[in-house]
Amino acid sequence: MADLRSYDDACGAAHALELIGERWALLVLRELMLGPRRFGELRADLPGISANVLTQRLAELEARGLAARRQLPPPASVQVYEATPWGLEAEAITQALGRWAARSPRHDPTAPISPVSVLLSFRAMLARERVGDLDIGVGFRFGDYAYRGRLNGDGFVIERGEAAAPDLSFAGDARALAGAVYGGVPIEAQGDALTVAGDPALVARFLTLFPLPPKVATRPPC
Amino acid sequence: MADLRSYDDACGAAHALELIGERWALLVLRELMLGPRRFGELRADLPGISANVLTQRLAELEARGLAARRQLPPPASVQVYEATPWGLEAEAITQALGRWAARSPRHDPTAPISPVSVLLSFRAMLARERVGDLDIGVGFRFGDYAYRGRLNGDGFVIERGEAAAPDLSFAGDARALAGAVYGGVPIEAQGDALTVAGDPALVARFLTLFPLPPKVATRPPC
DNA sequence: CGGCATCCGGGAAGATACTG
DNA sequence: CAGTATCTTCCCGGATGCCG
Repeated sequence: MADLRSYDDACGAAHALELIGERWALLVLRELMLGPRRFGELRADLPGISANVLTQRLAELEARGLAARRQLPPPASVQVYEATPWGLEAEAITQALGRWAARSPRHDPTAPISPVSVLLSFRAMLARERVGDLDIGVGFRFGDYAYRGRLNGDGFVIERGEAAAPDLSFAGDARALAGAVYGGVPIEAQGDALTVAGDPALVARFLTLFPLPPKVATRPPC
Repeated sequence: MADLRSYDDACGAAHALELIGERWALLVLRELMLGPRRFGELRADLPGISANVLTQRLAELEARGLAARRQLPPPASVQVYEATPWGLEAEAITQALGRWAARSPRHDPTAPISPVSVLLSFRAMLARERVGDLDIGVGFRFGDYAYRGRLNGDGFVIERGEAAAPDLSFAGDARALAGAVYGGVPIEAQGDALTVAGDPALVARFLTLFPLPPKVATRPPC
């Protein structure tokens, strides 16, 4: 195992692709970026991956030192997968990919999206110059998943867990949140897919902090 | 064509992988980052790619708006492939990949490396804080390829062509240059694989501008 | 030779069913 | 729930051949 189908190229990018270039590999790692996950959770948040491919990718990530399998202590006693510190550093890669792809004319922002993806996208797209001296706690709830974030001029730190007394909080499904932040869909139009708590002016401000870059010209006139 | 095997995921990283996630795709694009190239040149600098795969990748890059095929004007009249402006923006991705992979314990820096890879690696690994108020012109020659670079606190701009009156110039093969910069191999030890012209103190300074990050711990004690 | 189509073998990915 | 087994499909990679 850990075949490492080689490019025989000393270029760092080539080696990175040997490590995480297989189909699904980077998306699996992405799902581990905000804390340990179970096999079934990963499968549910990676629509279209099959169980055997997920098994294989997890084994490869583990063999390469990017993820680890861990047994939660009793009484939970379930097995979870978590990213190693080096695996977490790959967030710089998903950010570069995401920022670049945001300019694609063929990007479909209405497709399904996982909670982790939305939250990571906030970190990737945050326009620090728009934050000013804002410094707020934000809570997120997607079904059984709760996350809390601290947003200020240093960035947007997000971790698993309930927010204590957030200035702002979102609950609902990840797709609706993405629609509100990136698609300009008014929150009132989302019905019960997305509910928000907090000062309305702060909500409106929050929604402006993650601007998308302009799309590339679709095609030069032939 | 342009199948775009979909991940059905609105995450930008997933869409990026749909565009450039196929095997070899990003490495082909990398080879176009410093100017147009011919089919045979690409094939020579991507050891291990087969002609039909290269043909297919180029067609996909073109269909997706990342590269274009162009006929050079007479008397050359040869066909070249060049990256589009959006394709060039993918350099941020190769940089993120390269910087991340540089920490890999399994990275083999002695493998073959293309001229473009080495030069791009300088842009990726340049430690700006070490540049100070240095502002120099650097010439590179690898066989038939000549590049000139301008290195200062703003970065390292590199383009195709002969350097007019460089403060520093390197000639030889890309692998030897990588060994000198990243492997600490003394230039005198490289024989005729690498020749350098310029103030020796400046050469020594240049070689310190591209530090590699520390490797990750190989394996936690079990 | 440069560029591209075609054929084929091997292997990875995808779908489904099955097991502890 | 967490995988494993099996089967099919598709992509990758090598070889050959055509055509400018």
